[in-house]
Amino acid sequence: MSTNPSYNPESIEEKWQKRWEEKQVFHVKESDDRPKFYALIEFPYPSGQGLHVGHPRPYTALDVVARKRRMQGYNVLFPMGWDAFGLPTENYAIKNKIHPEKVTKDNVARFKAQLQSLGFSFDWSREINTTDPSYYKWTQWIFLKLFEKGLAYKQEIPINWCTSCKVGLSNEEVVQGGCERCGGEVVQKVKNQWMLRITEYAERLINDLDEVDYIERVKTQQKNWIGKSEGMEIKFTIEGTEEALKVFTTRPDTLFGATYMVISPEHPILNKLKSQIKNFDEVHRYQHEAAKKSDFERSELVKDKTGVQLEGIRAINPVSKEEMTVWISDYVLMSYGTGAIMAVPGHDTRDWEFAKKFNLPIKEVVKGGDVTKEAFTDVDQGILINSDFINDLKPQQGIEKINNWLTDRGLGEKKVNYKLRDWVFSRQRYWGEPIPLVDCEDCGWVPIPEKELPLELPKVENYEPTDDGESPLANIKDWVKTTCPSCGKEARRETDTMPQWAGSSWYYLRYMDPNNDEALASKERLDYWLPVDWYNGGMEHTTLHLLYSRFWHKFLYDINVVPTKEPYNKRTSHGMILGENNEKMSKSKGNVVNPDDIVEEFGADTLRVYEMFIGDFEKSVPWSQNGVKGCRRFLDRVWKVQDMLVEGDAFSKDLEVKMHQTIKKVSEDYENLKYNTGIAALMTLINEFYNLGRVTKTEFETLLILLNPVAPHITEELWESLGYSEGIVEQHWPTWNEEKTVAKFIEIAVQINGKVRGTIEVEPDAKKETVEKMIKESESIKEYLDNRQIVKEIYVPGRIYNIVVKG
RNA sequence: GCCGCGGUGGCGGAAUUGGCAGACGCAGCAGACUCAAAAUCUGCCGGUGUUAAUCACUGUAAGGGUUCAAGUCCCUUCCGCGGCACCA
Repeated sequence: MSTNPSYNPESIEEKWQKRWEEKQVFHVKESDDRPKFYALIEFPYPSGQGLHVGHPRPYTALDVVARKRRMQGYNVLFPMGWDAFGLPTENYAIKNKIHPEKVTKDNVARFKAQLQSLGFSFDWSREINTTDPSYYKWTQWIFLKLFEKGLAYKQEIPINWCTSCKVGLSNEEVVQGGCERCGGEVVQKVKNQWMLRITEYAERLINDLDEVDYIERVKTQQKNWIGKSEGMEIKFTIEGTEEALKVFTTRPDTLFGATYMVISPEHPILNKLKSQIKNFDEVHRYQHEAAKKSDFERSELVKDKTGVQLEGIRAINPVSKEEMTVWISDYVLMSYGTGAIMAVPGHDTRDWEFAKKFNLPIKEVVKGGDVTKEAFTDVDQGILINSDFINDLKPQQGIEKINNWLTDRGLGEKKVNYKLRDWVFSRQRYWGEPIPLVDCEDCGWVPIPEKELPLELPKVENYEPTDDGESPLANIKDWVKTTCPSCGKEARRETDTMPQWAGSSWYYLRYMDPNNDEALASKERLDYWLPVDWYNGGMEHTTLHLLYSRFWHKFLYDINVVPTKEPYNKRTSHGMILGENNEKMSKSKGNVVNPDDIVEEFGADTLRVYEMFIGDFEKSVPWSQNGVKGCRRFLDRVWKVQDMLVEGDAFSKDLEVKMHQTIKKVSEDYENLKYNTGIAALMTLINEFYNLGRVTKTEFETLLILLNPVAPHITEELWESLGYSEGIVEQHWPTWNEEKTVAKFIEIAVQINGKVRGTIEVEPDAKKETVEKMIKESESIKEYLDNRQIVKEIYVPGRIYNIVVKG
């Protein structure tokens, strides 16, 4: 009969959350001689919907690590904040006529209450908010530094324009030709935009991946996104003019096969050659048509190539000296390479299609396919032909030879190209950081003085976007009108704001020193805490936030603000939690699970255990209400171990091996994203406890500490009921003894010709002869050996004994 | 098309990296307790061989291979997911 009250999470969870906060157990102490550990999860965007069940998955995972590290003697920083600028808030504010500031405040309060009910060990004294002027002061400061170093510049460019949000988007924010956020139509619109020169960092962003511990798929995705390719820039002269066309190619070895050229409709050379192009009207019409299409529409028309020949224009192939016609076509993009290509229809599918359509010559220069039927693109498998001085070479040798040939004559040079483009940094929106620059007729763009930072968002009634694509701030005349900090003349403020990615590009630095007025963080703190030891976040941020923040960090490193080249030492990523119907959780599908409901019915500890046990941390997995029940059952069983306690302050003989095995398994699994099997090991241990029916205090305490990172409340409560006044969070993580993880006797399988025919019990380090003797004396195995000839015997100690027989 | 990841019971998933496939949990079935239900506890739970224990065979998307031994390594094919995509 139980003498203890039954497990009631509702009361104990609140009790412990209060006590932790009162005693500030998770508040970080600076200047500490313990080793530091900085665990970071992506701070959420406080949307109106509140937390859903996907949020706690990564939070719990790193909370587990943070709690374990504290018990292992580390000084742990595990902070939380709000990435609160952004369109949904602004849209909601417009729709409901509530100021975005108020919307943000309410949403943050809701999010915070929800997070606190889950018992995460965040240091709430370091909470930050990107919309707080004392925070965005430093976002603006970093921007000014970028401007100062020439990494921010304004440019007339065709940008991706979301017709629904009425806002310019970066390439990263365009998904399948639509707006990443609203799915609305995206068109090309020429606008004067602030740009950040992330391309200047392309090489380092690739190379320094070698120095960090990111999961491999994050690295490859970043590399692909940056898209480095090495090749040759080759000059083609245009007959009868001083002009030349430069092209970028990764296959200079096929230069002899280049039979015509294609340039992008936006190519600037078109204007220079205007007088020589006989059909300029037709060319101009094509340019106009192309301009109307978005990038997406252009690529939709993959199958049917269009184009116009530039009549009267001839280019010269620099090696074969043959004349080549020149065309414009929208399959050549101005934004990659030089905006012009040499067409090698024999060995490039797109060029082949174009050549077929317009009846252009197709020349085979690599043997191996049939260029009359299709382009032979697997060039590295072939041999060069019809190529004069590089004939009979392998393509890779051909590249080297022709590169030297071109370089010697000044006709080409080695060149590296990236797919990565500069970051479009302007947004025509209200709810973002104002760009702290002033436009002066005489002085151009002038930064506002540092001491005037933060440049605060003006408080206004109307922050609706304008139809002409101007920022809502442009309507606030007395804010826009200012004086030039440089010459004192009347000038205009920049009215665009920064994208949401600005504030999140450096937030991990602010946590180190959130109230510093003098700097984004003090040098001492930056030196102590950098780099972030473990950063977990969504895969969807790999080419956006993660790349942007690495870029900013490298810039800050270059100007001696931060001491490390990279911000994050380790990056992991969690899978999504899907609805019970295996679909992505969404309001419209009605399959959203609210963590509040789970906490209310089962308790926060159950939710935490479930989210860690649910499956492979890195994969998406459907929610299962029954699975939650099972985890609550587990905690009920943990609770009732109280009734089985017996005297003894050590591991009992029966459990010693199991205890050491479990400590090892759990300790390692928590480190390796294998939370599910770690918890499974604890469940197995509980099952052992029940099988034995008696548990020593030490055994129980060990279980509680191992379980504490996942289920902090119940373990605190049970710890206290054991009679301790000091919290379980103050305890040391248990260690295991490797020798004691090995059982005295183990079972090994005996195979005959690879089939298991029995098992025998032996000591783990039993000699082969001993085992062999036991097997040959065993009645059940004997029959398989009678009258047969033993060909071979393989013994794997501790595992298996395989006998190969004939006959 | 290219790059990356994956395919194991009714379900989520394990498998010390080549060594007894299916740990742990869910669901299901049977039993105990109960007037009854819930909760709890105990047992069973990949398939086939008509039932059970035993046993035998078979089984990790499909086909082939390497090996004493393959979910794991190699080749071919199919399917699913994620990213990129007229990138020269």
